Amino acid sequence: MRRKIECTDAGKGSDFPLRARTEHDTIPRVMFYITTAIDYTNGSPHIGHAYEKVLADVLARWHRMCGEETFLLTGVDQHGQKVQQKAEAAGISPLQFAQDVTQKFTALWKRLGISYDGWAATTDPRHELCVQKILTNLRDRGCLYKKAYKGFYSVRQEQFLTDKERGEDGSFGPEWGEVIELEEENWYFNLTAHIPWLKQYVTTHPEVVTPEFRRQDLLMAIDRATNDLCISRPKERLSWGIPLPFDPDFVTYVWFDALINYISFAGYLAEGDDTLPDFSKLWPAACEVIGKDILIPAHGIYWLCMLHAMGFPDDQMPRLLVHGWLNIKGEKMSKSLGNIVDPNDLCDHFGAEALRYYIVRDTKTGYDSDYDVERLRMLYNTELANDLGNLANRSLNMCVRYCAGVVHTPNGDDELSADLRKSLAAAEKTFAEQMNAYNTADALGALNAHVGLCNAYIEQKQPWSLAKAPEKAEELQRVLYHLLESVAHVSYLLGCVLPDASARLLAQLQVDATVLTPQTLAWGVLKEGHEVQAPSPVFPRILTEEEKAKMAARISAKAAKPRKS
RNA sequence: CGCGGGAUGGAGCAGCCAGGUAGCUCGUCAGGCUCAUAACCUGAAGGCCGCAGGUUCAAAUCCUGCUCCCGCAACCA
Repeated sequence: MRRKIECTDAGKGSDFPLRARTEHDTIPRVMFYITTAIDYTNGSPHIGHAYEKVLADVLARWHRMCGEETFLLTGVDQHGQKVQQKAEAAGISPLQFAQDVTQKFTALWKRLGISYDGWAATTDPRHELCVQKILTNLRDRGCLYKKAYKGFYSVRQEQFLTDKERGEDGSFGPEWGEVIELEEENWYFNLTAHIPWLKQYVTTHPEVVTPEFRRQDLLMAIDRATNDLCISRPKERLSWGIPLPFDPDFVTYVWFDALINYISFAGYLAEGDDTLPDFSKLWPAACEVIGKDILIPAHGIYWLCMLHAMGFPDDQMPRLLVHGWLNIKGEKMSKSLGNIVDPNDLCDHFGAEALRYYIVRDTKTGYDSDYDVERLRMLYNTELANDLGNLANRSLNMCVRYCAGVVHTPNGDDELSADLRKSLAAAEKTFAEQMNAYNTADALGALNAHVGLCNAYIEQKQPWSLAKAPEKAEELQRVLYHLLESVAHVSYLLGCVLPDASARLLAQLQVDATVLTPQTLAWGVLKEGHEVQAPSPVFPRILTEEEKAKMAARISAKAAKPRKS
């Protein structure tokens, strides 16, 4: 599943901000290692899954563009009770069930262009081996112990119940079915022993969680963490998991297993296995992208404490980037509400890149956002089709029509053109700053603002008028040059969000993106005599029947009105 | 008094931390242009900035109280 990523040394030694850093972040990293949550294979992927992977992919592609050696890890969490139950219901083995669902995820990631370098499937023998090594180490270090637990147990839900599951009258509700008292032995991780360290660490390292308000949530949650973590399940009631190496009657609790993927697939304790990366180059992860639901307790508490227990020092802790949810018209997306959105449907209707653009353009990273297919359509039609796509198309077309497709770079200047160059430089600076701060929405907004300026520049310069006056040839060339240079820069930077569209635009412009980097991107990509291709629309508008009818009406109304001479 | 987020022209948002003509995108209306994917450009209408007090020369912005909505509160991306 690994693929080779070409990296360049461009940008090294420059003062370009290579990644989001705070004044506290002084850890030298060899690579930009970015991970996503691994998806639980108990059901089909929905738009929430797609959101996280697209966000991570855009960030990964951005850092690759910047010349950083980048490694994007994503995958699937295949163990656990729900998978076992669903497999039983379907009459197939848990492995078969997990693999079937996994295929749905990998097919979607392929469709969405998720450029992962490593694939973390928790049934991978390399992962299982790593988990078992870690368990053994932790036991040797005295971090694990076996204890009997007695409590109320729901046979139907197959889980122990606590006081919070009790109704107002103190009894357990009917949704739990038969509730019995059960005593069971299990293995525990001495989580509470690490809580004082965690509290101190999170308090003194603001960069550990982005955005800041999520760190505050975590700090409060740490104070509520008063129990050790049960990390085993007796095989008699759950067999679908990684066996404890020192107690074959138990399998590993699914969260404990799953969290380890971030290091197991990065090559932790895998010396000699050349199918895995060099751990010392990857770790610590520069960015672990997770949803707000799994910050507490899984990542913010369990994961950091697990690493601490394994002996990772403070400067080897990963950074967590916590994203919000896509809600459906203000409501949570859930099966019971029947408002699940299938990303495949959106790809069918609008194309994968329209979905990618919408996801990173219309969500403020870290906060919840309302999913609205009409906004997806609107953003695609306005910003991509009408603004950028049309700008590229009209600019190229004029170059072909008026200058035989050849770019000329005349000397001399005027105020409007100078302003355009300043605007482009400012847009690129903002784009880089915002991307480095994970703020994809404002990064794209900056590019779009410059595109708007280019369209206004055309109206002011009226190249079609210049083309009619032979003595204005140089002015015309200057205008087209400024437009095409702008389109080239924007198309190039857009590559981390829309790799396919970017490539097609650059092909029409005849620009080789492999020699460009964001750090060295400067005015002058197009040289005197550069030749471009005739344009072909890259973002065809997507209209509903209603919109088409409306437009036809508008056109005929205009046609009926005589044009002033 | 559990914690947090939010309430700004028809819709979605920014502005609030460091008070001083209320801004952006979409939609609507009018005009312009014709190179272009009938796209683009310009202009206009539309808001007592949730409510009530307070501080101030001046409050969307600071303070107090209140109302309403939405999350979270240890297995939902």
